[in-house]
Amino acid sequence: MTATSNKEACTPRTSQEGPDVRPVEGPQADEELASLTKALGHPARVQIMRLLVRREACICGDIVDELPLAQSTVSQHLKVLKDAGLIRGEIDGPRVCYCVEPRTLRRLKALVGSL
Amino acid sequence: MTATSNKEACTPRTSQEGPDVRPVEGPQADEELASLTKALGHPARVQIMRLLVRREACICGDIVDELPLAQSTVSQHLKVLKDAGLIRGEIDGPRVCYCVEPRTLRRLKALVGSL
DNA sequence: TCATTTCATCGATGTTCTACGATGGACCTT
DNA sequence: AAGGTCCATCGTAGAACATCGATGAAATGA
Repeated sequence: MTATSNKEACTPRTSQEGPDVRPVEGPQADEELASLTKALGHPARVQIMRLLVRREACICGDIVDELPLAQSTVSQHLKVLKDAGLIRGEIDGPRVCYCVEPRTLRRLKALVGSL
Repeated sequence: MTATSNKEACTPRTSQEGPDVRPVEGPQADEELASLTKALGHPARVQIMRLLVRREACICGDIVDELPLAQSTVSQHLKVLKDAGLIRGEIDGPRVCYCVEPRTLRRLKALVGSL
């Protein structure tokens, strides 16, 4: 199959976790907010997040095709988002399926909302 | 007076403006989200925003005292936030009063919320 | 087994960011 | 007028980032 998205591969196991009890203010939270916004602070990475959020499913491959950047550059951006915990990548045969990490995204929204 | 905050100098004239009609998705919105998060993507700048939001008023001077950075560096960070439209600075005699730009902050929240 | 596909990583290069001290302008206070 | 305070800007040095092409690893498929 062409497999551009996949609802099975990495359906968010974390989505029905309990509420986040971490404080939304304080030095720790500030660092976290800075780190998350920094990760998101690039047009290509925003675009990637949009792609993943819109589909509400993983995207297996084909992310490169959506962006006007070289494959290695896109891979680099995916790594930044992954290191920030905003997305997750699971190996699916020859491809890698990327999907958002709902928990971290919620955390980002909570932190921004606290401003 | 010592004047660390000032409710009069730049009370947000923009706070009772109408709702933002700009779209929260699309290429334009993506660029905007990237630009705003990039501006916020540094611990010092998050701290500055916290300072301003917490007081719900302007801070005239003294911002430097709150951060472990040189005056010129803090000024640099303030400029980044100002260029992004997240804060506003008004000259108040020898000092400059900084306060958040509620409109832009709301916009940021809306954009992040759309993810 | 061998070629192909998919992606991560490496190395190089140019750009941007972060930080500082020094300087200078604008505005009080005396 | 002189001195002091507050802050922006400049110049600079080092770190980090963004981008690309090339290479390599892992898995599939012929």
